[in-house]
Amino acid sequence: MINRPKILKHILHPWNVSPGNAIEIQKRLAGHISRKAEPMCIRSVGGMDVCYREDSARAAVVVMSYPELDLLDSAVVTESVDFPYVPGLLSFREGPVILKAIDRLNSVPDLLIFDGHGIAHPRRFGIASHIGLLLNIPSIGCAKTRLCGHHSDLNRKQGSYSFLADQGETIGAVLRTRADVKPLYVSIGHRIDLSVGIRFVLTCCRGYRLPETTRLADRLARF
DNA sequence: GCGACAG
DNA sequence: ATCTTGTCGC
Repeated sequence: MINRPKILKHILHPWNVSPGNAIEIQKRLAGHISRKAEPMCIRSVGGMDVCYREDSARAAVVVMSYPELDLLDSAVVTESVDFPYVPGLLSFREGPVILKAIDRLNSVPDLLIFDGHGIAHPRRFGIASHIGLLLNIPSIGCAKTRLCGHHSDLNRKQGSYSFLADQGETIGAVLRTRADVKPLYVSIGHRIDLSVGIRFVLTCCRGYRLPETTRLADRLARF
């Protein structure tokens, strides 16, 4: 049974654009992001990561059952990259190869967990929001470091968190996924709300700092 | 002008 | 992210 994701054709855009053009695209598409939870049954979660070597980028995407977290499917794609890394424009560098990898899956996950921010972004349109919107799949941003926003200190015990705020609005949460280690920056990607996203991330971490999907994808993408 | 800056 | 040197814990 093949069930490939369908990219939203009406909002598809070119990727080989100038940084200034990319910013305009982000501002336009940010208005399409839904920050609300939807009645949904999550039976599988997807995760992805990208590794680089010289001019090549390799994306790995995995699909795991939820909540068991057994591997169901995976895909790896390697191709050259042109767009440079620019803080705030990560999706224009990693988006193309990630979409190709997802397109090779035999089943579409019910939820996508990204290695990067969702709306915890200067224009509220990080890579988790961008790809989640194009594929119309609920998504969560899970970044290891901060891009923007501020927060108060949090306890060192697992599960504690504090909200990440920027320009007067809550854009995410800083979550202690494992006691006494650096917290994770969790934010809404698309079609989910923050509290639900936090719960999903916690149940995907199994005692580690990062979600199992991210850990496995990183392993598969390694050169 | 200066500091900050996902991967 | 990747590279690289040194240190620490299991």
